[in-house]
Amino acid sequence: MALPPSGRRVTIHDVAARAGVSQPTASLVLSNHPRARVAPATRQRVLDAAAELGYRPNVVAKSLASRRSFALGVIVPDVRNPFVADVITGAERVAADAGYAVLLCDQSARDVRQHLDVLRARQIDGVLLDAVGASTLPDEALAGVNVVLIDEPSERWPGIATDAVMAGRLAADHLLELGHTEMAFIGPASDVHAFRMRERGFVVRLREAGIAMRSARLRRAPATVAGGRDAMRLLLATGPRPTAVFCANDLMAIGALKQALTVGLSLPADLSVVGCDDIELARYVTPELTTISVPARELGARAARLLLQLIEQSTQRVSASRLLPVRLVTRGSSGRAPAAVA
Amino acid sequence: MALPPSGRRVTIHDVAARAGVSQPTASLVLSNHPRARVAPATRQRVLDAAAELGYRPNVVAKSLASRRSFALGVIVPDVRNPFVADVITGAERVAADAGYAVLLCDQSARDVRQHLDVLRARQIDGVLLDAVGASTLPDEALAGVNVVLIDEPSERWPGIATDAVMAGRLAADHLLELGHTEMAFIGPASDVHAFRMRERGFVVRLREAGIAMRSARLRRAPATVAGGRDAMRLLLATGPRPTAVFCANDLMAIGALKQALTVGLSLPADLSVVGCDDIELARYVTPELTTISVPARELGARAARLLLQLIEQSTQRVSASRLLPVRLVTRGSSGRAPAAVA
DNA sequence: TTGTAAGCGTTATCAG
DNA sequence: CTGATAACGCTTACAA
Repeated sequence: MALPPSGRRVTIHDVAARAGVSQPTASLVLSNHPRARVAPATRQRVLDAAAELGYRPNVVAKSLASRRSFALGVIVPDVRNPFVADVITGAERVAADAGYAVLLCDQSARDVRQHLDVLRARQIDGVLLDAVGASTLPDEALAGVNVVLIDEPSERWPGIATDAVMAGRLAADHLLELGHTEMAFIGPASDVHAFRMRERGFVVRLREAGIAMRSARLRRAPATVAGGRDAMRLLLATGPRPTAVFCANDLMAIGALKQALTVGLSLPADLSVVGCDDIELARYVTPELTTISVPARELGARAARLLLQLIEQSTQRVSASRLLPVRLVTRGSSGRAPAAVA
Repeated sequence: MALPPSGRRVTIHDVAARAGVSQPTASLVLSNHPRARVAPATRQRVLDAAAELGYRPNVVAKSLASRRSFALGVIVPDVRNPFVADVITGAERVAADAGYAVLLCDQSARDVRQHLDVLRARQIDGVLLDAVGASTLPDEALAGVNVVLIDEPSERWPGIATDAVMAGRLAADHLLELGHTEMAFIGPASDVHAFRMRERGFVVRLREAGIAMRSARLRRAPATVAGGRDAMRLLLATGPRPTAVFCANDLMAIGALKQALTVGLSLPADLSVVGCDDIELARYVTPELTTISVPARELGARAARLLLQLIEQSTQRVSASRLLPVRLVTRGSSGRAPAAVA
């Protein structure tokens, strides 16, 4: 009873016909439903027929019927940020292993709300939000979707985050140990939680050490290399020069570092620069960048796993959302504080 | 006649009921079909009803019925490669503007064949293949899908490519002008067209200038920073040192540059290094990297536009696939050949 | 254990 | 111009 699929793609109907069973039975077998009790012989016939015909299920039809798309949305500020690319890589890997596709949603293409609307229209099973300021979104924007926030702890939504406060503290500790007292911070103006916490950890630790940071030493700029460069320029133009700068991420730190070199400072003799993230690039600038290592891929992978658990309502407890640890990586851009300050 | 959608998402049925028209009529209006002739009054009633109910079309249902997913697959070797991230950004932007979603397919998650199978199962409307060696795929792997190849000219599939041969020639010209005669090339072993052409352009131009490159000066390694570093190490360990190296991409060039510095060479006095791509990072290493600028975003954007044209069978001629131009960007990593060679 | 019947939310093809 | 009626390919009760 070989139904030669004349041009048409082979559907589950064809498989059922060839196996001599009803179409729903074929479905039961092919979607290997957990509580589907089908006779071994029947099952085998169906499987054979499917193999012989080269049957490939149609995910769209499956989605419509089951109201699940087997797809995850990943909303990020910018894929070109290496840290973000790492997060995505970790998430995609986990998603792919679980049979889920990943819809890439970059804020440079659409804003977060629009992305969410689009994803909803596609019956997306879940969404990962990475550093897009979810807390600033109106509640209804996220209503009705499974969401996991990355690096942005929240009361309403589950998430996976890194120990951002600790990142700031480690940076502060490192610079304090090197004898610095004139410190500055460069961070983005945006409302991204992790950046705020890195700043807080840094400032609080300094305060604990009896060092207050003057407001002129707290600069805001876009979280890019250009932003870091500009912020450093302003920093050097205003008042007495700091001897150490902590930046909210490595991109800004690299900008700051380059700017310092450009105006003739020598690093780390005149100025120490510490970044955060430990992107690959941090090792390729000169001097190599001292930074706080943050497990980006792991972050993405865990977030994806958590999201899948949410979606599949697995009974097993969702992994306690401890903060992922960060650690100091000492390289050439930081050193002892200069003896005398201008 | 307000049908309060009790919990259920509002469907086109609800809209039709509220507007007092049949459901297919509502569909005609809401999908603003080109050749659908609906009475203005009716149309308005439908639109009002949709607005009042907050109707959002279900893309999955639409896909099943229309056999189009309104989604594009983008298969890339690695999102973490900054050049690739740029290509993706360009493509996603175009896709989003046209109402298409982008499924990210990274080779680190699955291999190309598997990605293609998955995409087909999702009734993907088209696929962008970036530097994944499409020519090595069996024909049936790409059968039945709209495909646009990026940077890999082919007889069978349309594509957008950059002038890779010219990139190699420009690098050669630049180094020849600087008086170099002892040249080397570092490139990947993989079968990626653009890389091969860059190499060919380089080698051919040298040959035209009467300079033959000895095989020991042609090193193969993975197209990463680590690969470039390793290749440079071997290069320096074997025979007389070259005075100039052209690398198939910036990542390798940066690795090569770092390795040269590590063993105490001074750049560009002892050695000139030229990369290719002009990724942002090229400006952040020290010395800054001389490289061949390749319009990555434009490449992705054009490829996406071409793919959309293919999909929508628009009668307008597909943009003649001229090679996108590349240009030399001279920075600090290249300089005059040293007077005497070891 | 298996088959029947009824959707899932659209689009598409027709009559009226 | 509009409205039945039938797909699209699959899942999920519910019967047999």
